[in-house]
Amino acid sequence: MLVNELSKKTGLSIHTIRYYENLGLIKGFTDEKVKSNNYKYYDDNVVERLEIIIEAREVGFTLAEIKKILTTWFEGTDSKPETLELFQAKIKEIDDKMKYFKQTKKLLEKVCEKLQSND
Amino acid sequence: MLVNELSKKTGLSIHTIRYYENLGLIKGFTDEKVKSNNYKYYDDNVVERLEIIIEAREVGFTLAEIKKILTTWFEGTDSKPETLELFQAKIKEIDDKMKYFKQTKKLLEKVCEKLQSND
DNA sequence: GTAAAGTATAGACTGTACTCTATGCTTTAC
DNA sequence: GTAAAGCATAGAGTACAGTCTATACTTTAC
Repeated sequence: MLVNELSKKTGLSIHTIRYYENLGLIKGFTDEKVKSNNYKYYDDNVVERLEIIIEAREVGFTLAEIKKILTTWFEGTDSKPETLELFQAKIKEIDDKMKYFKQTKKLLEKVCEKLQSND
Repeated sequence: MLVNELSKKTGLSIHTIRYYENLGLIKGFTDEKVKSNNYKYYDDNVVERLEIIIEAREVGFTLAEIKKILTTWFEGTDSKPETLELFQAKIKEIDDKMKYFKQTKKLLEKVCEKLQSND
């Protein structure tokens, strides 16, 4: 598929997709047989990668961190012990954040109650 | 307490504290009796506010959103129905994010397994 | 065969949240 | 009483993650 279709499938803007491609988070390929243009084609694995990026982004990972995760997961390289440590630290970070989430949710619920009782 | 002590108690830098004060997230008061300087004093409720800010920030709320939460919670003003709706939407957002967190955690755990089995 | 829509690249611009620097005054320690 | 440390304000600088604009070429639709 071309960038337009990829954009529609993932909900990301074409600009953002190109930005991610420039950062090396995804990669399209140009059809060697077509020489009149250099349009890039993307397959379904790119959709999958972008969905993972969206998830991880929501969780607060930086794009640099996400790149590392994708590289390890899909390319299987980068298997140094530091990478393992990085990811284990990230799992701990997620657990910590979950705690914050529960606290903030509680606070927000209290704020809502307060707002409703004041009416 | 002065800004230095506040910084130590919360772990935020003095710069960040002043930045938050400029945005109106917290407020110190100057001692009317002391006229030689305009040093700002902060009481324990400021520590509490900053701890809430840190929590909410971790959860991904913008400082503008956090300001709204604090205003509603502490000053009790701003009790329009839109505010209630905003917070209810935010609670839903947190629930959604929790889902992403669980998925990303699973992915990271798989990545870690992969890394360990490859050794 | 021409206008509209799509694609690519490069670079400028924006918003958020800091973070740092410069300047100047005040307090504290020796 | 002087040097070092602390405080305040203003404004510049940085990092991240987009987002937009300009330019130019290509494809598609009529």
